[in-house]
Amino acid sequence: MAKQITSRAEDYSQWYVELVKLADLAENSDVRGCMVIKPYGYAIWEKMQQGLDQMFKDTGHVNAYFPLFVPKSMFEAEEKNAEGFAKECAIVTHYRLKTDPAGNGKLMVDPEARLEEELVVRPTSEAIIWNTYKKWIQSHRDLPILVNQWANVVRWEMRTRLFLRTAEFLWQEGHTAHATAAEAEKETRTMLDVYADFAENFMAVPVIKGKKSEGEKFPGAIDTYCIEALMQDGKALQAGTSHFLGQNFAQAFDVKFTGKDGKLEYVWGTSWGASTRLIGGLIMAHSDDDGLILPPKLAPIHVVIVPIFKNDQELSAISEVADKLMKELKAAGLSVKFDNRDTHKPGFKFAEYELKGVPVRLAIGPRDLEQGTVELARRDTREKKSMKATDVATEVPSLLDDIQKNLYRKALKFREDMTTPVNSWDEFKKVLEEKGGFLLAHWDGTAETEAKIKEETKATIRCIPLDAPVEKGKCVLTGNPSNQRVLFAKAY
RNA sequence: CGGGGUGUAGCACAGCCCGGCUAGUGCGCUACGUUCGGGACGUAGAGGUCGGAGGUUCGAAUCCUCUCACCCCGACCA
Repeated sequence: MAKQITSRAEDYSQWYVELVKLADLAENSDVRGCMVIKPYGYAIWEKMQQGLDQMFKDTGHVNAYFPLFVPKSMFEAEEKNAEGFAKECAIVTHYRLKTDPAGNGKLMVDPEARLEEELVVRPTSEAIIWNTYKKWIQSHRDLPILVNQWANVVRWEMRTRLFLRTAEFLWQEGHTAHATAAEAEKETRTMLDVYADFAENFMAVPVIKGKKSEGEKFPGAIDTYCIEALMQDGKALQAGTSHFLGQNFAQAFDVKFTGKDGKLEYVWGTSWGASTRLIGGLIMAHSDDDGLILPPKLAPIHVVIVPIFKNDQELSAISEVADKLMKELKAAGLSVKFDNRDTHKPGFKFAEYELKGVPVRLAIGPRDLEQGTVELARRDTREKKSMKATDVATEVPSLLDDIQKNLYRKALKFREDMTTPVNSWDEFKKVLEEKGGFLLAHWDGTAETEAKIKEETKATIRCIPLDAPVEKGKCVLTGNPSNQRVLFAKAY
């Protein structure tokens, strides 16, 4: 036993960090606050991109790319948005280095090369995009514009955690423009549904759809919708957001169109995004003390084949069987890896692929050759069974399906167990402290109460659930009347 | 930006308080051999500006000054 991960019970965040590193997903770089996403971690991101991108295309969106830099004057045009991000912007002030005249062989910023106007490194792209949309839109015939971009953004975070919060991260941001408020609102909700669909069907993570409170919403938006997922430590993670921007950005950037009636009106907008943070959520939702557990739909490798052999003769005999299985499984659309390294023992490989969360493992040894069998092991339940080699190609696809469903079921049950309606302030504090998870509580709807709860307990309103039933009640803190329960939790 | 901490081999660390010969340990790495159905073992090896600069001293990883970087805890956040 060489690599042992800190258990979740012992120290959840330590477990997370070690897992990310040991599973080869990412590491801290020598650049402050920035991470290196390693090939295996990036492969998961590519799977996420493929899934989301297809869903965006299916809902009528197209991809484009906008600049990394935003001139300060453009950035500040929408005041609330600019203010909201001001504290965490990286700014380019110079465009040239020169040799240090001190003769130390070093470079220095050339003071002569100061930019006329500073460039903000985008923390999000509304500004440059709405500046561009102004040129694209004159008539209702130019609408809607349904554009998405896959990009990196920079937010100068004080404290960073791999995938969950880094100074630079990868994401997609959709930016749409519409002729009517109703259409933009519909788009906002459509994309929220896309995110929820993705989270549940690809990530196997159940989410709660809701609206953000005034205090938690995106600066510059009229309404912010989100999906909230629950991690195994009982903390919430926002997994995607969709904003109804109203005419805020259209007004700030003077984007108007002529309607069918000939009248000039400001354009209605939305924006929506999901980031590499999803990878963090994926890890924290399913994985265990032995390593990652990946849902088949996002696993870079579906099946790994581990040969058990003493010598070259055995290996080549096993390879024949393995090659045949690989062909069959690949034909079924699966990604398969045959690990025929002779530098590591089977036990080492078993542990390694468990660490990396490969959903299905096939082991083939001399005994299997004699009997025409393979040993099949599934990562999620750790079950092992022997089966006929000829059945593999038909059984594995449905097994993967079952794993995908099982992970979702398990996560859903966990969330249900960890969602607690509370009716008094004492109960609120007690449940939050002792159990954690989601708390459903009445709230009087004021920012003051929200802030006070946050200050006293660290719990925030994750969202006002969309499907919450109307229910008369009293605010858990103030006792003032309330019409529905909202979702509270400590959050990442 | 406050408060704490750490920089010694690819990684994790010991040594520092109380200065002393050639700077260690584990993992990893290289070669060879034996192993191989749950993280193998043996033997032999390679690998270091002790974060950087300056100072004290016969002598500094160790003491002093300065400096840089990173990590953790808080306030802020996808």
